[in-house]
Amino acid sequence: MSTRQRLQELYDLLLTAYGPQHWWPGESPFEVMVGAVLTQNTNWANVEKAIANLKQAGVLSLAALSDLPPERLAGLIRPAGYYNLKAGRLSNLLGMINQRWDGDLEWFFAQPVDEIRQSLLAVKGVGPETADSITLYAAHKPVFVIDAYTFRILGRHGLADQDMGYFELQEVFMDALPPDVALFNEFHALLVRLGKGRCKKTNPHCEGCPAEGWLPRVEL
DNA sequence: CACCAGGCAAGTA
DNA sequence: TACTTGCATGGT
Repeated sequence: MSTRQRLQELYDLLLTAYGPQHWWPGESPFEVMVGAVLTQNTNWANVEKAIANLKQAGVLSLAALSDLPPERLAGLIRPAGYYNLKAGRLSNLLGMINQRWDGDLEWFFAQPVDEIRQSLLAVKGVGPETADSITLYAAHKPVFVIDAYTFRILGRHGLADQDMGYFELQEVFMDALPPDVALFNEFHALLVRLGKGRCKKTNPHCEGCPAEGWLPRVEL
């Protein structure tokens, strides 16, 4: 069976089992972009608290956030953890958009997909996953987002090697699937949903799952 | 109590 | 190049 067919089956199984995940939660592209930085190695529930703080303070806009003193920003995003680090990373990101795109997020997101990704990747504190998350979920361009769950799940299902890097695994998806924003959106969200799950006896897709605490295995 | 969560960059050998 | 470590809060 081809990789394309196996990925398609995995996607269909996950969609049937879990249903649409409605990613990314966020009321605007800007909010999604900020959330992408705040959620680095951090539970989403904590990110929501930080975003609520920013909304409460009335600073959840590119201009307002750019003008915020670093200590103030750090204080507001404190619940998201690594707050000093992330305040700097947000500042770097907003600085790039202000300098290169005159603070015009719509203009930036209207650029070709590779321009967006490369501009984001050049920002210190924005790595491959954050850059691609912003490109897909905020700019709505077709790039497949890879994360730790994706490595583990595809490795477990024999679709990825141990020594595969981010961009190699990304190629597996993008060579096999049509560049469809809605598909990439849903697929990544479903992989995260699967990855969050732990083996329960009641999980109908959990076959060959040796014990509690193991990642569920979807049989293809 | 330990462990994890939608990473990334800098330091070390 | 290939590991290791710092960053930090809040839920289970």
